[in-house]
Amino acid sequence: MTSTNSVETQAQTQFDHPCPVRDVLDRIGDQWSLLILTALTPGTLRFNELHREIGDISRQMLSRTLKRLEQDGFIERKLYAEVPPKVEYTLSPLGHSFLVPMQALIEWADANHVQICQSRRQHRAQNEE
Amino acid sequence: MTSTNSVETQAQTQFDHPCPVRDVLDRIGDQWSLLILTALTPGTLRFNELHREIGDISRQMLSRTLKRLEQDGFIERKLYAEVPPKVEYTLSPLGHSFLVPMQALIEWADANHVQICQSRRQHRAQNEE
DNA sequence: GTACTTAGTTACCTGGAGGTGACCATGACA
DNA sequence: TGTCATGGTCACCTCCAGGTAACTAAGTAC
Repeated sequence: MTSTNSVETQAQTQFDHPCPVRDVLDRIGDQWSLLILTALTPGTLRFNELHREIGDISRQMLSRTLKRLEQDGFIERKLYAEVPPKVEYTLSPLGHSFLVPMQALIEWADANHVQICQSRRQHRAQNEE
Repeated sequence: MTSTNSVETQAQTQFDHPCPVRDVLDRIGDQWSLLILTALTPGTLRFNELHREIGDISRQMLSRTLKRLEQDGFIERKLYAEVPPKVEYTLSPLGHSFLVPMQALIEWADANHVQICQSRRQHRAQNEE
């Protein structure tokens, strides 16, 4: 984990990333990736449509995140040779399959969020007295 | 999302966090939380045992992360009135239940990591030429 | 000629995650 | 007397995710 750059590079070319879960979570655990994927679940969207849909993302982060998601194979990008440019983003089969286990996690979060918040309130109350 | 501090505070006291999934992912999506939870799956561990188990975490981050996980109710902390101090960390029922949907995600990651890495390599190759 | 559109890119800035090393109190042991 | 172990905390530093604002190229409408 704590490694020099050369070792890091070597490890990445050999195994790309030592721990699959950590790798996936690193990508998906950011502020926007999951939001973008779920926004694309109903179907194809263009860049500005995504931008409007998500609302509070900057165009820079949208661009960056889309690029990473495309590189990792979660989404597909189709560029039309028109002016003004038209670009369509679609979930790939990999992206769809990812949302299946993710859905279970989303349901867990919905079901247990109240309990988590209660727990937080309790601990806050204990620290305040 | 983009909000002043006062509005943020108000929202948190009212609903604690607007989006459950985002809230959970914010906590669990960091570098260490999931690693700690899985390290605790087999059973109770003490602070330094966890530190040794995970290996490359700093004591400060271990302490901080454990505190957050305890506040959110994922783990339980038991302090023994001994000298030198003895503290035991255990997965709570909530923590255990969380690992169920998480397990599905871990399996997905294991199964599809190769494909993700291939996709990355392809895109890297395309950009290099 | 001027403004609008699309899909980005670029430079610059900030906050927070995470690391490092020193420090604390207490008792056991040599 | 000093050293070790435990479970932390504190001050300080670095790096990067993410935001903002300005800019681009080409066509269309006024």
